[in-house]
Amino acid sequence: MAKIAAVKGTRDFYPEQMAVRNWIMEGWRQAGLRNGYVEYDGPIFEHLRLFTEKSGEEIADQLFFFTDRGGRALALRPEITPTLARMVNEQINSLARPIKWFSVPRLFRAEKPQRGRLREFFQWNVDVIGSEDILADAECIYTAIDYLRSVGLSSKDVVVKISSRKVLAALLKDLGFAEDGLEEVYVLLDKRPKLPREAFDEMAAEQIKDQALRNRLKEMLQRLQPEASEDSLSKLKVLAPEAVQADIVSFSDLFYYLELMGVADYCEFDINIVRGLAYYTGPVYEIYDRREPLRAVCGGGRYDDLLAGLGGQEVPATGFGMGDVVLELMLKERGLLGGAAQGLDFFVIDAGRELFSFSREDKDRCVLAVVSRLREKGFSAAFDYKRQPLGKQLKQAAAQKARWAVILGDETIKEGKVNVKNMAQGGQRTVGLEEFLSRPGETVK
RNA sequence: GUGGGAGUAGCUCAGCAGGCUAGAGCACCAGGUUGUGGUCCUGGGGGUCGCGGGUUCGAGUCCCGUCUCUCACCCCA
Repeated sequence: MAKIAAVKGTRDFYPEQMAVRNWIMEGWRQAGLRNGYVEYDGPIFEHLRLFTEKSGEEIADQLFFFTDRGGRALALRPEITPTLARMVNEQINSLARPIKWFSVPRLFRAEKPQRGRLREFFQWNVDVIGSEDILADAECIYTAIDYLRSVGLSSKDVVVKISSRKVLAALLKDLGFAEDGLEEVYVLLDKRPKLPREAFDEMAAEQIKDQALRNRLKEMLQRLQPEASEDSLSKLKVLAPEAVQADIVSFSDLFYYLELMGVADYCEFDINIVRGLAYYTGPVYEIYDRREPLRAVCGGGRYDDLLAGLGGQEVPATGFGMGDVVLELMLKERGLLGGAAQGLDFFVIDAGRELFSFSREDKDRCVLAVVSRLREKGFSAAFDYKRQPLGKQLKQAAAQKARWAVILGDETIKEGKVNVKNMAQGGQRTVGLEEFLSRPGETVK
């Protein structure tokens, strides 16, 4: 029988990778909780309809679906927002608002895997449902930054590029675009940053037949280019016609709130941010690695119509998703995965090679007794199964990444003392066994 | 889904123009130095050279297919 390989686009989490994954997800959870969100989760598969409803049938070939024995069309979840909407719709009248929920779902997409993009991954989802106040958008953005900052990514490493579907729609309509033609323009604008100028011009010419209209669009985009101005937001205010001003006031409040929260240096207005998804209705944003401007680690925005679209009441909502794959790449490149290291607190060694038992009178001074008492106190502790020289046992301790080696030797029996060795620095001190065991954490401080 | 590149031990790779039982370093395992490791010494296990087919007296080495990874498209909820 030949070996069977892991499925394309999936990952095996060996202990080392598992430690990284746990560390990332624990950071997400803590950031969610300290920003006042509570955790939820749903089933890992849903009715296929739940996903095709809002995104169209063609999305089916981007996800894994199957038919169960009852003939139901089901799909592995490619995102959790529809599940969230379904769950909230179910209990909307009994949930206190604002509903601030987060989740760390395992998601599946049948896309071609490439760097930073797999078929199975995790995504931190943070949403505020039931508030139309732009404060909710500000708090979501703050929460994302709060996490990134907590793992050592500064405003020099990442940038939150923010725009607004509402403002953009108003601007485009003012230029002369028809309401029902906006979707196509969004798609065009979404591709713009990735295309060379000529390619974009060509595509624009294809989609927007009216040359005058096309020129007005290009001129507007030119003037609002983030590179063209230090403060494109104030430029937007000056440039925007009367009809758009009301939307702009609310939009600039978003930046004001973010400034009050102390994260203004992470945030920029960027007219190029549109997001592919059709359901966004207000502010939209993406967080980018400043070193690799084509790589987004996080994306989100306001989606006020989605819950009603899935059969619920009209309830405003906003939120974002942050994937683990790109995030991990970014952290790894910057050497910021150090926090994920795992290891033992204590490795207990018997230098006398007795290991399992002293004489009956001394049995509470043997390795097994000491290890057990450390574990009872909540410390992680291990020992060598084999009777081998002290040097080998220390090697074991190092291999298991122990912070401290506790060495039991002749003094342990004679005088009730142990040697506690700092594995990182190499230093060692002798302390009373009972004193050590009564407060292991204090003793080694 | 479309195109380019890659695929030799767990990892990083070497393998000359096709020629004997396929190598190195690290890692792993065992033993040694009979009380101090991560930075000593000795030995060992482990590869149907991604997989399948073809050319050839003979293929890790050439050709075709396929799978996986990777880069660029498509898409990105």
